[in-house]
Amino acid sequence: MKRSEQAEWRRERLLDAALEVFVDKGFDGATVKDIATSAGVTQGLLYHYFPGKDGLLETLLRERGFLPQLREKLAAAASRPAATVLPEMVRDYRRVLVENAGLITLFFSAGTNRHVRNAMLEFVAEGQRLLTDYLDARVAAGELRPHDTRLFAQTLLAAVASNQYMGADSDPEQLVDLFLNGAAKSGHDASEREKG
Amino acid sequence: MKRSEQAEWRRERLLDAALEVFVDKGFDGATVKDIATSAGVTQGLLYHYFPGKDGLLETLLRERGFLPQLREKLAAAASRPAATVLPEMVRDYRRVLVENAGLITLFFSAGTNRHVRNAMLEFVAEGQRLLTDYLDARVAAGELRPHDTRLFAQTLLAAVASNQYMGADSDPEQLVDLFLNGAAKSGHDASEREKG
Amino acid sequence: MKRSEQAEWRRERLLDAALEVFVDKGFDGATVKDIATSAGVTQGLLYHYFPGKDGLLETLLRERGFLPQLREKLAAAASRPAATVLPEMVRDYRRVLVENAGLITLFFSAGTNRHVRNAMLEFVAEGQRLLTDYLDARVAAGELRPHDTRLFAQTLLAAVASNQYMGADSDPEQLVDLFLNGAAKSGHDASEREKG
Amino acid sequence: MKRSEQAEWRRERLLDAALEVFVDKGFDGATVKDIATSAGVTQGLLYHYFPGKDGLLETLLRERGFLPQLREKLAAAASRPAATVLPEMVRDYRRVLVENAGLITLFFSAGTNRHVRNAMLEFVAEGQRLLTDYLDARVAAGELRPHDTRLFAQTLLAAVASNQYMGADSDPEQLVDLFLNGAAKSGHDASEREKG
DNA sequence: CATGAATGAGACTTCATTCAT
DNA sequence: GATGAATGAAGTCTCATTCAT
Repeated sequence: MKRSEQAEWRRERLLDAALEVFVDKGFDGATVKDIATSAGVTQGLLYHYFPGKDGLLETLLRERGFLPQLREKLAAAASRPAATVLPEMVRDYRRVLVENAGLITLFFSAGTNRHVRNAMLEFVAEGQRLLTDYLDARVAAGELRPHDTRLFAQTLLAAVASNQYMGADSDPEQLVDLFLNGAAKSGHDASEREKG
Repeated sequence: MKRSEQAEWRRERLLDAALEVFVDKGFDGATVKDIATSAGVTQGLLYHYFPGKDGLLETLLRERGFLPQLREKLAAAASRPAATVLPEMVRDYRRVLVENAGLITLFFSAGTNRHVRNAMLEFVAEGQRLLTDYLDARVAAGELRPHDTRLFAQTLLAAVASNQYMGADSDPEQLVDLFLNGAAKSGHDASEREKG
Repeated sequence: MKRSEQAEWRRERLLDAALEVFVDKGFDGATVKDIATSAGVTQGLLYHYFPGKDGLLETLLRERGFLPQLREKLAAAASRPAATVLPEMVRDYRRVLVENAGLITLFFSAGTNRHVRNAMLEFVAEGQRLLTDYLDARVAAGELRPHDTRLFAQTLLAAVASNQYMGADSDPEQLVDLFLNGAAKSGHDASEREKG
Repeated sequence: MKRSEQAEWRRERLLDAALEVFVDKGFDGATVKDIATSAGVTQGLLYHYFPGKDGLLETLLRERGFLPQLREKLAAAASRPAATVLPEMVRDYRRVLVENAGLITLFFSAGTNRHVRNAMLEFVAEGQRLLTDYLDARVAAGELRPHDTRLFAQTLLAAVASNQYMGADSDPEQLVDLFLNGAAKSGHDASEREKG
């Protein structure tokens, strides 16, 4: 019993170590030895748990994927106003990003890998889909004006990701304000703006 | 004369091939042999022109960098209105992205490499700086309301890049409209905006 | 009782599996895991029954050897005529070959192994010795003309083995006829032979 | 020039070494390191000349194959009598066997390998075909009585190979005599033989 | 008896780089 | 300039065997 517990523990340690090393050196730059050593096991044992380096990556994506987490976080109430919900969403999205910073980085470092690329696109698409649905609901509810909600969603999420990736720690409220109200000096009429 | 011309030509071919192969297989995945073969020369000759694989990458970044190109494109007249200038900027930025798609992709594949990372950050920062400066000027000119221009710039550029990366081909006008006027059905002059 | 029976059964299953896998993949190509899995047990258990991979091979040779079988089959009555006895012998030899096809094949796949090589040579030598003795007796009895009986024996057995290995299913009678009467159209009694 | 000569020489040395080591330890038992070391080169260089261990084996079979040699040797004049031609053939066949003893042994040691197996079967089939054709011609010429020439051919060649493999150094004349005239006490009638 | 986790040595292969020609 | 032979260090993966439970 204790034996199998240790086995499970080691498996998890191996996944931890793999993520860490992959992030640190990139997928190609990481060596199996690095990972095994970092997990405190012998190289051979790694192959007892995983089919190999590629398999390790796939397992990482499968078992440590954050799509469920993302889905849960973004499952917002469609009936609540955007001005309230959107900042929450941004915070949640960013939190998922932060909590899985390693995986995100891995996405870029292993961009050549088919599995990784697919997982990455799937993640992005899911985020966009959820957000677009919400925006459509808010347009229908009359809170938002009709607009390209897909573009809005993609842009907002890209903004969050970019912020996060660049290390900028901007305020969600401000970001959402920009998206909802724009930068133009409103209140006055359009003609004035054009004059600049 | 002809000799040195051929030499120059080969050097360029080698850089072309390197970029192509790096993009295709990622930096680590690419082999020197791949590059040399792809350029139609032997491995050994590559070392006459470049110090090695890493050197090839650095040279690529140095000689094929697109910062000057970006600077030129984005050097907009600060006195012209944002509604006119911004779509142009978006188009220009996107064009630089498209024209250097290979390098951009390379950025991600070689994200572990210090040189590459620096070049990438420099590129992004430059874009943001130029755009922020312009926005500040427009705020000063009274066209735009006071706001976090840095956030605006970063967000807009991230949106363009993300669009480009995702293969979405959205309309610059619409994008800029979103940024300037927001998605909210503002109470006062909502009707006016709706018309636009 | 039941316990030891199951143990015995497993041991035999292990030997079966070992032979099967050795034949299929060659001695070196076979893995202990292959064998254990094929026998439906775990790797570790295999080492309870056998000292290891080599030991498994030796045991196979020792316990599954077919020398006794061969001896019994070929123990022909020296007083009966060659024309009758030889086809029987050929049939018996071939039968032993067929019944132990796995081991025979193993001989070749593990030809580098000293134990295997010895067992193989012993087998061949035994066949030759028995047959040679019989032939000598028939020469002494006046049925056969004086000749190199060792050569005859070796050749006949090689023929049978070769036939078997090549998948040719030739008639023992014909084979023996060739060995006894030759292919030449002998001057004197050619007509008689033609009839046979 | 001298450089490329050395290259060619090394390639041949590598093939020599490969054959030697394969024969000595069997295909699976041989290591690339063994071969390279035995050829006096580094492991890496081996991969400059050959695609790998398997490729080395295939090349060995292709470039060191003895089918042409066999064909030439056995291309006997169909019009000459069997009593003269057959011993020559036996000698030639044996000579090919001796000259390629390494390859023959390799055939058995690598019996699991598809290429090897095919080459082996092709070799045997070729020998049989050539000999069978000759025998048919002699039957047509009236020298030999009608008989299963394929069986004769297969048996004779198997005998030679077996002799060679067992290290027996029998006299070709005697062997052929056995095949042509049989072991039975000829001259007398068949009935006597039956009595034994 | 039985399991399967764990080890460690070694196998095959790749590749950036150097260098004699 | 140009070639490609040559090297040596690593890297991924396999496997027979041991051992705690």
